[in-house]
Amino acid sequence: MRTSQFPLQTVKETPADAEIASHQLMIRAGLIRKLAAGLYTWLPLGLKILRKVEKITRDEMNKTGALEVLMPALQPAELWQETGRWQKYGPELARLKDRHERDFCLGPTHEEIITDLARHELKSYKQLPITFYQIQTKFRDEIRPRFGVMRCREFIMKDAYSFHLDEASLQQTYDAMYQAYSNIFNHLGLKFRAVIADSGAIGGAVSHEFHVIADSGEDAIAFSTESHYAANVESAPALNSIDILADATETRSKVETPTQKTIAEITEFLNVPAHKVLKTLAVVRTRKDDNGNDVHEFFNLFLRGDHELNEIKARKLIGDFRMASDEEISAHHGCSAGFLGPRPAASHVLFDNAVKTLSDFVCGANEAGYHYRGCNWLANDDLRAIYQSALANDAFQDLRNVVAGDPSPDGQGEITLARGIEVGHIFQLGTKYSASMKAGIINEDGKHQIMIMGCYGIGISRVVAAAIEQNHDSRGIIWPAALAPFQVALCPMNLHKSVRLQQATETLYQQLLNLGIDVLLDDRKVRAGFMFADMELIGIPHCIILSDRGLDAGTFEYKARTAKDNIELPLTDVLSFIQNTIGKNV
RNA sequence: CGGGAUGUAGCGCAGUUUGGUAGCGCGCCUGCUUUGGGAGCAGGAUGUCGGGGGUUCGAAUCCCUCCAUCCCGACCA
Repeated sequence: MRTSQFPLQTVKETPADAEIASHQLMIRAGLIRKLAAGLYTWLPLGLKILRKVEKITRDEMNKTGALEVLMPALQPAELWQETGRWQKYGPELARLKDRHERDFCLGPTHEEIITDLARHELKSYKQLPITFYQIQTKFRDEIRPRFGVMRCREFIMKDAYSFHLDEASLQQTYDAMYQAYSNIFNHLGLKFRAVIADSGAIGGAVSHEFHVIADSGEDAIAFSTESHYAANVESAPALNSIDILADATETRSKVETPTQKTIAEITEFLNVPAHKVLKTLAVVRTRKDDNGNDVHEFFNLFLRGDHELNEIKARKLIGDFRMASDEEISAHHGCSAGFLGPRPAASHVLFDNAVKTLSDFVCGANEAGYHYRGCNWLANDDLRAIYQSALANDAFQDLRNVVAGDPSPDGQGEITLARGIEVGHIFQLGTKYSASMKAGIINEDGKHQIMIMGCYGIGISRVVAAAIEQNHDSRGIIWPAALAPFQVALCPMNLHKSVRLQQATETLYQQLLNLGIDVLLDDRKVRAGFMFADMELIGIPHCIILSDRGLDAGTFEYKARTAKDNIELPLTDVLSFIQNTIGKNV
């Protein structure tokens, strides 16, 4: 392709409404243009990349034996009413009426449609298991579309749905999809993690999210340095590396802390590390009594000063709660929030497991302006009572977010934290949709049986943005080989001035094409710097520079997108060099 | 939906406080010079100042109203 026939719609200035790197670069490199909030047109260059993601995805899906279908984006309300999601989905579901005033929606996902298809087309257990997939446009009327195609209202998704007779078959397909997804992201050349989406505390639903690792990711992920273990920070169980209670080396003393209320202030004022401070959080649970009146119950949650409360974990233990207000704390505890500490005979208390092994610690004195330091659970009668009561009442629980350095929950390695962008999700649905829509088959015993389902999604357009988020620098995008819109940029210097250079360029261009290499010849009459800047912005992995000077010397120049400097090589080696270089990177 | 902000040329912005002929940079077009990291000079084109209503001799500027966009939060994943 020539730039004279494939215009690069690059812009130098960063659009004002683009906040993150991928959004800015997709606009600047001329991949997309905004039509309205959360709606984007894919320009030729961007579409080329999108199609590559689609192709790799499609190839891997086909390899699993999944069958491609194409379902309507416009869907009748009746099916959504059958599963109850017409009511449940909320305003994110883009609803509309046709000319006959019948209700429709623009599909944000296709469980209802595929289940409807399956109940009509699948009759016998002999047809199972079977997996259908499609690559298609989805609609979600996001409250706040942002970050370009990362979170927009119309986007391309690959969604697959599998149907089974039993759990074992579902698990088999689920595992195959897990592998296919891993293959896809490996082929795309992206660093990713399969993250356990639900720890299974509720039981039942098994689910993994696939995250592309990027600092700007919306989700915090905890993963093991040694194994494949990865989980959302919120759902990762926190294990503690210290498992024995160290002997006391200090004796308890009451110290004045007139204005020091936060952990940061205490650690600085008393010169103790945060992991030697006991943090007390006062929360309120509100319940209705028999007469329907609100009853407020106060709980104290104790964590190590350097740990954060995980509200999801705490809610699983005590139900819904909120942080107590300053007034409530003063009224109920007799001192303000910054000076709370453990007290004897208190009920409604929970301790994080890490607190069990705290020694020589600092805690609030339950008295304004005072803390204790040198506390040890077994060295003082009151603390020992609290401790033993907590042990007896099972009050030591996992209440905190995991932190880097914690032992990995699977026993292998340590926890490392990273941020990720969710680009895929695989899920064992069970009979949620097939039951409500009565999608069944006749089994081997001649009996009617509801099918078991799985569903598997990849945000195709989001993958493009995520790839850029993960791979860019100050000059532009750095495409992994598999995603690059062109493999090689051919940049002749002052092409219009030299017939000899024109001939050499044309020859090389044809030779590269003949080798099946997707090459972009920059035949624009622009200055060198302009050309280089464009090629770097759009992120072409390999750049060949031809010049009269080089022809005289019998050389060409090569620059990898990732390299800092050009290298000069004999012109006679150009084809073999490119073949070898590209071969290595594919 | 709550809080905050913005809307002026294709893009990025000034001008609005204090009403008085519509501006700058980039981009675009023409010509000359230049030509290895987003060139220089000269010339040129481009605007319902988001829409509607009002105040005024006169509105980008003041008032009312609607719309759109963005940020933070809540929501969703």
